[in-house]
Amino acid sequence: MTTDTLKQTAPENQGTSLSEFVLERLRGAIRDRRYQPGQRIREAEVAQWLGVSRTPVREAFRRLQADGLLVLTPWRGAQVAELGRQQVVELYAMRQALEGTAAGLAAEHASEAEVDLLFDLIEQDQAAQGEPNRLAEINRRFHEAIYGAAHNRYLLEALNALDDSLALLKSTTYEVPGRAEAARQEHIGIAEAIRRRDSEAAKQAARAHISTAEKARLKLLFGDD
Amino acid sequence: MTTDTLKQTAPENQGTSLSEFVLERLRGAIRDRRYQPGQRIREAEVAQWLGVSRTPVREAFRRLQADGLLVLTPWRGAQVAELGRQQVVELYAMRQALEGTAAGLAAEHASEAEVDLLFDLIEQDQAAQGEPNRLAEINRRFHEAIYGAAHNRYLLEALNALDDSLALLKSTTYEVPGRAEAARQEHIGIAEAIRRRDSEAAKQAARAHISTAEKARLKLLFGDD
DNA sequence: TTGATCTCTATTGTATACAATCCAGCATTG
DNA sequence: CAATGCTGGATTGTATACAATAGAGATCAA
Repeated sequence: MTTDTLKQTAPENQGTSLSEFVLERLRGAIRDRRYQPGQRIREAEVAQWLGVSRTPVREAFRRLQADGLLVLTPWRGAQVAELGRQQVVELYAMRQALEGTAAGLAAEHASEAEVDLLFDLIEQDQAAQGEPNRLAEINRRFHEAIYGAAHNRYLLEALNALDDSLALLKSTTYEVPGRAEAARQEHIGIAEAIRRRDSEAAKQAARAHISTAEKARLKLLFGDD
Repeated sequence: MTTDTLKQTAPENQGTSLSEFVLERLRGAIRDRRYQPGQRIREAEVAQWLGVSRTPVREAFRRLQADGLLVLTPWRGAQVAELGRQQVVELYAMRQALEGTAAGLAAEHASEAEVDLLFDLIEQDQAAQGEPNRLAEINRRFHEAIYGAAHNRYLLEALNALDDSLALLKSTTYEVPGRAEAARQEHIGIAEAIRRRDSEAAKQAARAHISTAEKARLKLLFGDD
């Protein structure tokens, strides 16, 4: 947990450009909320931070804008996107469709190894009870395993972008009592449908899973009943 | 059909920045295939073309890369993305999911005016028989009308990006004999399901529509049977 | 005091200068 | 003649200089 308040790890030019370096750093910073939603980000500040000029910073800003993580206003610069209630609802509707599709495709296309990975992760999840951060991490990897097993690069990209956007929301739904256990059961349902190669069941299970996650999230954020 | 080989319409700074201007121009040029898939695009060339410096051009490149229209290779620059067979298949799988979702949501959320617009477009389509370009344009507007009626900004963005990617493919499926008439019938089925507020039927009709479009496309591109 | 207008500074948008890298073509060599 | 290595020009990556704009605070009138 380096607070990296000072000098930054050198760009270590490994075939990639500074723009990419800045991009990944910023994405990470937004993802773990070191830059918070609504916060303004100044180009010069980031440039000094990472020891580069403004040019690669600006290019990274453009990509993050395209991903919906930054809002760029002409002459006023960048701020981290904020999600209102309506946007959260729309985001989850989208996610329900995409996760359902991914699970369905995974049931059709997953390799043996990919199915095994899903069950591995469920076991790891079991073993991490009571550790919200670890649970969240394992959950992320479970979902990414499904994305990969779908074998569709556009779907994969879209889902990753969606997950980044969801990182803009405060906290994790695992803070809701009992949510961790319920989520595990839902994961098992999805994984088993995929192992059975039952595409329709996998899709429905995934959609239901996202739907309950959405309810937990809305309750957490806006106190819905 | 201005060949605009010479000076470009001035940036006419209307509250927007040059980057945006360049972005839209490039997107348009790729969309109507003035830049063809695989073709390399040099920064200086575009800069001179539009009468700006390389800086806004580079920023536009980054956004187009994020949208999947350009491939940027470090130190080698930009080229228009090319889609192989596998990518076309994945693109259509994605589109089937998203169009299905959009039609389903439209059945739930469309206003009266939005439903009317769908039927208007079907009539215009009827009137444009035998004009492939006009048919393609009306087809595009029909689909965009559904995207809008779904009232989900993320879905809208994703579908527009997808359509841009499909513009990378040569020609239109309306060149397949009988495809125009079949497509119109399918459109009618979708629109009626939306008017009935039958979400599930709208979704299935839209998915089937994309599926037949995919078959026509694959036949056109690769001679599939 | 309050409200409006003005000015000045911080910040972004754009252009350009410079460095790093790639690649086509040539020379060299076996 | 083929293969390999070098070299110069073209092109991209990065830094910096300069222009344009917005917004905060000062100034002033009522």
